Amino acid sequence: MPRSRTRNAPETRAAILEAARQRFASEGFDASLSSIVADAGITKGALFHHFENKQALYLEVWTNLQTDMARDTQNAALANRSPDDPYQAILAGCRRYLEWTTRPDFQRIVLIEGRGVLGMTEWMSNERDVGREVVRSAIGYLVQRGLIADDRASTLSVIVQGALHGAGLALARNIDGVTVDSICCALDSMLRQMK
Amino acid sequence: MPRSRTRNAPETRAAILEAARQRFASEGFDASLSSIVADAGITKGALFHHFENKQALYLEVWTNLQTDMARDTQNAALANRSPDDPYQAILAGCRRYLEWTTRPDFQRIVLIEGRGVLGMTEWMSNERDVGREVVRSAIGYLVQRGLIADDRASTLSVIVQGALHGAGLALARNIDGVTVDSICCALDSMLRQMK
DNA sequence: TGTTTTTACATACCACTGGTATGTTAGCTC
DNA sequence: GAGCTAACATACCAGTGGTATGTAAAAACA
Repeated sequence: MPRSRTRNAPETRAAILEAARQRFASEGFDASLSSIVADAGITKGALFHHFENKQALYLEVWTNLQTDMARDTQNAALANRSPDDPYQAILAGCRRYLEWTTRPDFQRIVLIEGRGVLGMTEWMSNERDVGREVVRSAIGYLVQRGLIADDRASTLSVIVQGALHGAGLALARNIDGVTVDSICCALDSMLRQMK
Repeated sequence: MPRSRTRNAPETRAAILEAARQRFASEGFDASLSSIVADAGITKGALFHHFENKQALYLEVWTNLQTDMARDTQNAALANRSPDDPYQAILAGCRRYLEWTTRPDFQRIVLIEGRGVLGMTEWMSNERDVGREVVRSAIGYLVQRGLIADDRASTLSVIVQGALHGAGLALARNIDGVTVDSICCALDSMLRQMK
């Protein structure tokens, strides 16, 4: 009985986003809008009033997860700054990121499906890749300290981001011999060697 | 006029796969089966006779691309073996892989969408990740030479694969400062430092 | 305060999709 | 040449994302 809900746009929006996140996490993008609006206790009219289409809804769920992860990761890094070891903060951020990769919703929506759902054009044109920005700023921090050459920052960023991504997926898959510690250990020596 | 085509199962199958690869490459998984069967000059009856469902068709297209890439990459590595530098073969393979990432069909089907389309369960349970096997065997080659510790091989493999993946995507996106040479240069020092 | 406009939904409906059930015919077997 | 099966074609269906329209409440305005 959707009409029993008092009219409250932000609340409705939040309910839709929450229901969508759960459905997308468990069933992927194939989750039907009917099931989402049912979970949220509203109708398709409300959904299409707040979101242009299914992809726009997915985009917002995806963006929220990315943003939350980025903020949390950056906080972890900032909280672990050490005056005599600039790498320590970054490694703390990496570890925190790996914790995020254990979340089922983050796994499926961000690591697995997001890229494909978002579509080529949007994904390639827009700079929505929050994860890359975080890594890039971390590398920038090392450049600032004179530990990495400025003109190599971009290349090293995409490599580090890719490595973290792959490591997260491997953790999700429980691949033999791959643990949070073994990854952090490898990243440690990898980062310290970069110039 | 589909009936004009002489009955030939393997040929029909190949025609479907080819049409599917092109459609999936340009429109993604959303490409309709109607358009695919039209391109292939047959009907949906034939398609569902040869493939269980749309995902199975996509899986085969995806697998073929992965297999072709793996074979080509490994050949490039084997052709560049050097008795006094074991890294040279691997780096040649990396460079060849990066060439594959410039192919639009490989980009979209393997790098962007494949993971999401294939679905969590199939992707996590099955060892269909051909790319990882290739990287793993390359790392195994270094282990054999005593250049990398055996118990670190798995972790380093997923990191290297992730790095290559991220690098390929960055190339596809034309990110400033990222070139094939800059990546190979970074991978060179990265691999040589691994122990 | 009364009127108008806009916001925030609900309802009814549609084109199209993947998938299925059911033909139909060519080729092989014996 | 009868029977069987592989290799398709055809007709159809439930469900989907999306749209057009209706409607009531709140906000803006007079």
